[in-house]
Amino acid sequence: MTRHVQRSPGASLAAMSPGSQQRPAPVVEVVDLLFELTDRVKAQFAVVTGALELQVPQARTLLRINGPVSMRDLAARLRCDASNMTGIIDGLHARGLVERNPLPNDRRVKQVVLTEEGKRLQTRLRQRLAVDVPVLGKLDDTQRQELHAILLRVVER
Amino acid sequence: MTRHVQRSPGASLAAMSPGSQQRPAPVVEVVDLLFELTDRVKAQFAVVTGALELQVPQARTLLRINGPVSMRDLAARLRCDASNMTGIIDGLHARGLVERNPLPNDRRVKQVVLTEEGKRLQTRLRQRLAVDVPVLGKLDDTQRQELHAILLRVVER
DNA sequence: TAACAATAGTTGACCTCAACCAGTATCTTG
DNA sequence: CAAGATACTGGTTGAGGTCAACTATTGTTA
Repeated sequence: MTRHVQRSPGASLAAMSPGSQQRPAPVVEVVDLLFELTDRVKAQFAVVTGALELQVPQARTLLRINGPVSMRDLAARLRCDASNMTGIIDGLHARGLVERNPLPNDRRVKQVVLTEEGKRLQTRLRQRLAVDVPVLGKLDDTQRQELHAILLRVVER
Repeated sequence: MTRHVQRSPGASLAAMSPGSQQRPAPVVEVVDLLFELTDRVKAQFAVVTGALELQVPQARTLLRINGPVSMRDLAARLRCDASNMTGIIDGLHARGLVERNPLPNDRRVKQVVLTEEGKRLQTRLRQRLAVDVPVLGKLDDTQRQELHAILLRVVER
């Protein structure tokens, strides 16, 4: 695209429908801003993970592992195809961040757990995200809480 | 249940770092929710445009055309490479939604304008988005204004 | 004015990413 | 044993985006 930014559907739709003289009806504009924000967050997310020498999918995965998880459950959490999980975990494993322990009861499943190194990196990653991602940087605690509440309401989960 | 949704970096990072007993510090969770929401909006956006037999990039483009715009400016608005514009506009043109008028002063540039049909479809698209996209459906006016304000603050433009 | 540089649009080749699908080996369960 | 689930492999596909040329036109400048 323009040569420097990746996009999502609906950025900058702020302009109004041709005839209407009513107020800016943020209907479409909210969607617009949302995508704008998401793009920036994504970009910054990539910068942060890159600085820790993690690929984006690896970082996403790392952030989801807390207790032992099967590959399948991990894939479900990340909403990606299970077949993609293997490669991601391979990468994390190669860096000594996770281990694959076969579950004793059911030796088909391999439980993924963080190593100590993995835990350390997960914590660093969280810290860097908190500092470097614009969602938080530009909002004070109150505003962030507000945004959080609204998002929760919209996403409802 | 892995195989039907497209993802973005960082969904559902809600869990806390292992050791910490402090409060849920929504730091990462906000990012998480944001991506979750964006994914849903994108998905619904695609559904709506599909119902109007528009491809997503076509719909995005349609929403940006209000006055006459050069291909280049359009590409800039959409933050995509100018080379992608051609095909998108081709599609819209084939459906009689836009026209390419060469600018008299500078015959290199082609000005894209909506036809009457194009204006009608743009309006319908806006309406459908307003109704069917979850950002608005689950929030009342006040809440939407709140979200709008916060997004504006974060995105700052 | 003739040569040169720059710009708008277009085309087409290429790359990446992730979903999708099928097949295999291993294991559990009825 | 048959059926089904887990993990892994590998191939295909499609959507996006990047990039390099090429044409036509305009602007600059020696």
